[in-house]
Amino acid sequence: MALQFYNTATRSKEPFTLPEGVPAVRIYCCGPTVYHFAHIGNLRTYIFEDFLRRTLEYYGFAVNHVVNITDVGHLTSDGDDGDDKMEKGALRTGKTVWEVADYYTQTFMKDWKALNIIEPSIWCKATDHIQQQIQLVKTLEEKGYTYRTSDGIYFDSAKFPRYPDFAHLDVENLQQGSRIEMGEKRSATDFALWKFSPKDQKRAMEWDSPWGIGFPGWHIECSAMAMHHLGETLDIHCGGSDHIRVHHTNEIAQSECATGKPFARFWMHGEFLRMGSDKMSKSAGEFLTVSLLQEKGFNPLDYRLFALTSHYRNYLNFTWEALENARESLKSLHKKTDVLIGKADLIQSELALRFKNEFQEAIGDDLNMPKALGILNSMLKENLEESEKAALVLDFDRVLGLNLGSIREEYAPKQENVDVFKIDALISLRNEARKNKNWAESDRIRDELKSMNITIKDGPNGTEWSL
RNA sequence: GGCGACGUACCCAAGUUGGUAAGGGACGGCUCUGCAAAAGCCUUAUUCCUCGGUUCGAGUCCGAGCGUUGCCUCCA
Repeated sequence: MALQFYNTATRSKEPFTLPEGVPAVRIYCCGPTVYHFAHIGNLRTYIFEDFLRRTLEYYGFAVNHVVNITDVGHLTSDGDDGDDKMEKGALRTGKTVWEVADYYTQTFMKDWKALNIIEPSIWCKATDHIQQQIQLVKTLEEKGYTYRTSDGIYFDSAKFPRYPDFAHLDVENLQQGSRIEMGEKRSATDFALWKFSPKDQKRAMEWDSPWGIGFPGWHIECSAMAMHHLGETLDIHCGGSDHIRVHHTNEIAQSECATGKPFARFWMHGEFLRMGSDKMSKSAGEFLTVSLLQEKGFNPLDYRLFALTSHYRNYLNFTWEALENARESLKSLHKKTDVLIGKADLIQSELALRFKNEFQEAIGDDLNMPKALGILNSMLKENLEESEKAALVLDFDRVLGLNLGSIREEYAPKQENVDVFKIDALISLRNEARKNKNWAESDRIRDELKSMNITIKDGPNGTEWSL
């Protein structure tokens, strides 16, 4: 029952343990840049990190989980010609950059809640840690890892020979095919630690520093905040797979040069959600958000279950059909578990303990959630005492986070102009016809309701309708 | 150009050190119902992109090919 995770640093699965004397797992997860809504692809990564956290807790570890909110507008390129994402967001919405950051931070946290992602121990904002970032750059400068150009202070990657190792970079060929603008950089892999504000204009966000007025570079915030809140070495550092080559490589370089210690023991990366050929993903402003799914009648947890059906290191293809699958799947899961609510008791039979054990092994094997789901389903089919089933459902749901311990919340598609009065009238007309065995009339009324998108079902307690 | 990932039934997807294809959804069938819907039950791949090789035995290892796709620029 050894807990093991795939470590990007070694490209292999390794047993996870905590070093002597460390009371809680120190996890840092790269969070969002709050200049726009998070789309469900972004959210997939946070769901993966949530499984990770819950799995660690299931295994009895205390967890110190830090997630950053990037509210500094970094430029979109290394030169001076890129746009600032935050300022772009401000322009788009007609708000100040601070309002933009605040607004999208709030909606982001709402999404977390809707997806039943456990809040991190600490949310940290980049703008609240400018001094720590400046301090880190100063340390790097003192140790001789930096150089100055006309537009900023840069990290000299040539001084860190291990630079290419983490991402298996082929630095020679990187330059050949890159689209990186060199500017005054000495090497394509050098990166800005501190950027100067343009002399002729005032930026919406800028700070004083030993090098003049400006703003922090792209990567420094994560190193500064992670070390500020968790210490110089982390146990696990997570992010999306796109971070491996640039962001995390640079974080390692600057952090390890500053401290002389390993920055993180484990690196874990979530793979992307794909949108297939669906156009809506790419076209600006049309990407899929949690609230859009809700408008279409999905419970956010339907999406959580969808994310649960594939392994975090594999691509997941998003299609509406697949989401509907997940919704049906969650519904039928609830059918089986809702009747168990309140019946939980001890897990003690040999069979029940075996299920618990299998479940624990699945999640502990690099978060094999699809397998864990399969175990839940098999368990529900098995001939077990209801009290044990109920207990196992609650136990598993500590990790799955599907709220199987409470009744499912339905999300009806948004539909204006539903005339409840008329529907009720039609239904009683139909029931009158049925009483008289006038089947033709009752079927006609049902068709009429159907044309209004109303589905009815005749149950023992009368007729129910739904959209 | 460099570095990767993936290709398992209609759809999503698991498959640990090679041993004879989890699970979910849809479909279909049955039960129930005036008929539907709902509910319950059952069923669904001699086969894992192709071709070779290793092996008593390969989805699982090796080689080649085909296809899809990501990163290398802010990006989860």
